[in-house]
Amino acid sequence: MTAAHVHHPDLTRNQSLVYDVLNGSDAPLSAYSILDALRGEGFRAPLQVYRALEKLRAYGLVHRLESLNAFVACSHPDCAGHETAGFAICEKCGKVSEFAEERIAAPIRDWAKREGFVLAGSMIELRGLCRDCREG
Amino acid sequence: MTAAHVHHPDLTRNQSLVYDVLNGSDAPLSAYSILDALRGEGFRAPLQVYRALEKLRAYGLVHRLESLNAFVACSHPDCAGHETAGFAICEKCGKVSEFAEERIAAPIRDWAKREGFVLAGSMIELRGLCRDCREG
DNA sequence: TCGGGATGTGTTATGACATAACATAACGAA
DNA sequence: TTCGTTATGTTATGTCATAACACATCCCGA
Ligand SMILES: [Zn+2]
Ligand SMILES: [Zn+2]
Ligand SMILES: [Zn+2]
Ligand SMILES: [Zn+2]
Repeated sequence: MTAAHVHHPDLTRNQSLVYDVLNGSDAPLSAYSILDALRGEGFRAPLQVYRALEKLRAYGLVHRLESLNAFVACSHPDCAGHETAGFAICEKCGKVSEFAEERIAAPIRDWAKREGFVLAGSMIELRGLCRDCREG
Repeated sequence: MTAAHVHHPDLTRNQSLVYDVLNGSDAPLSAYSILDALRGEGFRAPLQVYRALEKLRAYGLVHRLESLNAFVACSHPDCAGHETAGFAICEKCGKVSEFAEERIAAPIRDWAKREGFVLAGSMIELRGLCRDCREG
């Protein structure tokens, strides 16, 4: 970890290490993969990873992909804003594209309003082939 | 199991038992909960449940809720049609409402088309409070 | 400066979810 | 009948996540 690259005002050492691993990966990582990547830094137990992930998610720096049981760094400059992010997961190469489209979020909010459902959060995950892979 | 109540042309005994348990529940069930519910019918191992669930999902009779690691019976008469179903999960009472809104599905297809992403499936899960619970 | 709560950390053990691998049985078409 | 396909049973293992407890650190107010 280079001290010059600070990701968030209040990241602890463990949080920063976990974030760096995720940010340096071009595919989602499971908590145990992160653990293995950080054994050299002294990590020994899953909870060290899960606790850091919990904070990073609260800060909006990391997202969990429910359909993969895996985690990704947010691809937006300041993620805390976008409530209704979505993810397109390529089933061939494993890469994930994060999007935050008002055209998708708005009709979901509308549906919730019509149904009287108090929306607290949403999960949108698409499966398929990314542009690079569909041709190959 | 009453032989009079047939759910699908080709359901085997195990598949039918699993479906009945899910269909009779008003909240999602984990595979292990289903297993426990069917021990009286001779079920002894998780694979008996998972294999039935796999087929039922392929038939469109059952959905998996990724954010809960749980399963629900499809609430639509003939589910096989709706590609982009969504689920609203109440965090208080646990009930799930399934919806299939073209107004939500269409902008997702549009996004995929613009991005060159070949859409194979989508998962939409909303968290919050259902109408009944938000007042209580 | 001395608490004392809040937060972060380390460690062990356990719980919850899902599948691999192999053997056997049932079924239907050639 | 014979053979491929599908379903099933069983044991063991793999993967993901948290409970419970102890200790350290930090900050702030008495
Ligand atoms: Zn984000
Ligand atoms: Zn790809
Ligand atoms: Zn359905
Ligand atoms: Zn409710």
